[in-house]
Amino acid sequence: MRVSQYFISTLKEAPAEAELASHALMLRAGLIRRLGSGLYTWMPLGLRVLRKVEHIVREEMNRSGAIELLMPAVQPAELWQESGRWDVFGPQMLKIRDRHERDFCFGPTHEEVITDIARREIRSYRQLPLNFYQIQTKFRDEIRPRFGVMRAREFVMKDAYSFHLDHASLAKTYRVMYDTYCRIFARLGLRFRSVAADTGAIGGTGSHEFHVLADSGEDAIAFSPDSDYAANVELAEALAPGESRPAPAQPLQKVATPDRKSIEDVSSYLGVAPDRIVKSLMVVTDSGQECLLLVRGDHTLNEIKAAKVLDGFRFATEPEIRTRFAAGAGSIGPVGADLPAIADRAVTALADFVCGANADGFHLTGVNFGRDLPQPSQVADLRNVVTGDPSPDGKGRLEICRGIEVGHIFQLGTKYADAMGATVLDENGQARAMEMGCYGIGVSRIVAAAIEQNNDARGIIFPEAMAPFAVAIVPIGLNKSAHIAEVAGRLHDALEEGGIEVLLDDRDERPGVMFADTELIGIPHRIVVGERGLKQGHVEYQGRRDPSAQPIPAAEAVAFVRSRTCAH
RNA sequence: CGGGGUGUAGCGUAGCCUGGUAGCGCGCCUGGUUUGGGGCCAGGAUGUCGGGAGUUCGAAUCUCUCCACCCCGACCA
Repeated sequence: MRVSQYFISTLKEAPAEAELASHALMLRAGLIRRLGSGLYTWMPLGLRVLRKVEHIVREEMNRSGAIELLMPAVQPAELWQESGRWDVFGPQMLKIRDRHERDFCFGPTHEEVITDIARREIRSYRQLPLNFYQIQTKFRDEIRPRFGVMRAREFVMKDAYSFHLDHASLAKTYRVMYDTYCRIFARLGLRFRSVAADTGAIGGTGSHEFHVLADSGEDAIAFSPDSDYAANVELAEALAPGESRPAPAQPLQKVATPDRKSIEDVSSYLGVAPDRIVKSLMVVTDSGQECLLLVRGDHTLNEIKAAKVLDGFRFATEPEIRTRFAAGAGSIGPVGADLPAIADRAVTALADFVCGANADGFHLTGVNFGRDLPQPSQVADLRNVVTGDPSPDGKGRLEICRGIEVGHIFQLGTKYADAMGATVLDENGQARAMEMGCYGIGVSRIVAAAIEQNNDARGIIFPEAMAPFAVAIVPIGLNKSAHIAEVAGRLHDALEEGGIEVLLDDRDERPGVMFADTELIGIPHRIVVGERGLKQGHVEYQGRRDPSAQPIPAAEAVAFVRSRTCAH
């Protein structure tokens, strides 16, 4: 491909809307352009990258035995009403109406459609197991789209759905999908980690997420360097402390802490470490019960865990807190409180701790369970794990890193098959609901995640497997020298004939412009053709991560590039 | 949806407080020059100052209102 025959539009400065490195670089490199909130055009160069990702996903899915199909993006409301999700899915689903006033949605996911296919088409257990997949545009009306295609409303997803007679078969396919995902992300050249996950709204039993590791990732992942334990922090269990509670050593005292409400303020004012302070959070459960949650000052509440313990909750409002305690949120505590308290495991190991005194501007010190207040009515795992916590599998201590979720696999069980009557006849001629699994990959998000993980001051550094072009040829003084034009042209043709994707920058721009563009776009290999090297019969090669260029004989350039690109 | 912020040429921005000719850099067009890291010279085009209403002799600037977008929280591939 010659630049003069193609279309690239790079930007020297990033649009102000871009916050994340990958977002800014995708805009600057001309991979995407924004149409509206969470809506992006994939420009020619970006589309090449997207197709590369799709290609690898498709190859590996096919290799795993999954079968590709394509379902409609627009789905009738009836199916969603049947599964019970028309109302449950909520405003995230874009609902639309046709000319006959019939309700539809733009599919945010396809469990309903595929289950409908399955119940119509699959009759015998002898047809199972089956795993169908598609690569398709989805729409989710995110509350807050951000970071370009990282969290867009319209995005490209690979979604697969497997059907089984029994759970053992599901578990087997689940394992195959797990391995397939590992292969996909490895082939894409990404540093990633699989983690045990919360099953969330989709429901079901087993679930793993696949995260591309990046400091800017929206998810926190807890892992043990001494084992293969890894889990989303949402899920990672905080074990009960091993040591038993020391005996009380201090008297209970009420001390003035004027205007000190946050843990930090109280800690520095009293000279007491945050891990000796108990944070009291008043909540109201979905059933209307008021309740106090106790968490150590250096810990944070895990709302997902709390929601499970309480069967749904919200934080109490300031007026509700005042009604209960005659004190504000920063000054409340469990001593003398007449509502049930649920303590985090770590709190129960504390003696002589500090907490709010239920009077504005006052805290209690030297507080002890059993002496100053009753033992907590309930003890539970309420907090997020922190670095240094013991690993739940008993091997080593946890570390925490950040990741971008690019894949998620679930064992759904018979949830949808039950709701929608998707059954097959088993060997006894009995109708049985099919077990289902579902397996998603955020194809467009992978492009952003890869860039987030691979960039430098000059721009994108695409992994070989998803680069829009493998090689850039930069001729210097193209219109001044017929020799250079000829060598560059020959090299371009030879590479192209050899099946190597090459971009020849024939714009006759100044060298700096061409260097800057090829680096911004992230093309992994570059060959410079200039008089300087040609005098010795050389061209120059530089990998995108190489600190400098190296001369290679012009005659060997094709073989050299081939050895560099095919190795990957 | 709640909280915060921004809207001026394709991109980045100054001007707004204190009302009076809309400015700069990059990009774009023309000509010249230059050719190993976004060069230089000369000339040029591009603005409903987010929309509407109001105050005023006069509004990018002040007021009201609507819209869009961005950032922080609950959602997720």
